Amino acid sequence: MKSAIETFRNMGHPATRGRGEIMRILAESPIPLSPREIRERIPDPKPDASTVYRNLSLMVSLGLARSVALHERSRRYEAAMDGLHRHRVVCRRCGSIESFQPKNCDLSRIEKDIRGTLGFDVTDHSLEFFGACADCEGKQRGRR
Amino acid sequence: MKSAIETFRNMGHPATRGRGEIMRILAESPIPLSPREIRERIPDPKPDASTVYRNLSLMVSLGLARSVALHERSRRYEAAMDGLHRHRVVCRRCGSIESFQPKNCDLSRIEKDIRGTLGFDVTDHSLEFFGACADCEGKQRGRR
DNA sequence: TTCTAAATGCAAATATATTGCATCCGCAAT
DNA sequence: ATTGCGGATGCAATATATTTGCATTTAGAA
Repeated sequence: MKSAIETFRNMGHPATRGRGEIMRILAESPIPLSPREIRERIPDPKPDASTVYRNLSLMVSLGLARSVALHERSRRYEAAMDGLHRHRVVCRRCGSIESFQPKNCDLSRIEKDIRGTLGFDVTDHSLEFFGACADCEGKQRGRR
Repeated sequence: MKSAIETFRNMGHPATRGRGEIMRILAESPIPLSPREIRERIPDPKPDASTVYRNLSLMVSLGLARSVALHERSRRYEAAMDGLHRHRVVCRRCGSIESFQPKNCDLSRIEKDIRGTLGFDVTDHSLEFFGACADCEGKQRGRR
């Protein structure tokens, strides 16, 4: 995706190969990735891990990426495409992750409620679901 | 809270001082705490950090505690009181955390949707809101 | 082509979490 | 109250994740 590189330039940050690769990898992945996974997918010569971390932080602060917390040891990152936002569905059994595009993510009532009750201005939210994926559900049933 | 200790015993796990302290601290805290914060609040002699980690894992698997992911470096934990569940509101500016009891946390439609679309059996979810707290909002306004 | 600010690699530091093992302790049976 | 056993703990070592300082390199403007 070339526009990502443009975005870097427009914001006064040099475009480097590493940055382009990270953007591409995030854009192509259906699930959020950890810094380690991202680096693994960059073809050699790979940038140093610290560079990956630094760029992910930069990308988050530029609004190009978002971090996703799935109760794991490390954070994951996803491309922040426009306003489009997805929720995550995580299988507690096999650890598989799926992304879910809510038909009508109506949390606006709750957000309004929060503003009213706490005077807190909500800018975004993070919603993850946990349970058993179709495969694991199947196994479980079958075993009974 | 004595019942927590009972719960341990009933589930075949010896009640120790450390376990009691962790339960008490989580039950008393209005916000989820990191393992480090929990340990700091245990009066001397403090259990070893590894013991705190081990017990938190145990408590999660026994359903006595839940982990909360707030996009930080470490996970936080909260007491899992009955079915009662709270959402978190985090200020991106000052980092303050508030708990929010949703009036009617109606995610059941979304969960049903997930089952229908992915065949995924949702057992629980995690919902966090981010933005600016009343204090920081005020400062920001004042500055204009 | 030249220059400069910013990015990178590398190594070290720090934070977080996990594990092996010897010892200790809760608790149930005596 | 005493005893015995299995699980819990402390401690040290290790693994993993993330951050930082600094010398060197590079992108992009002049």
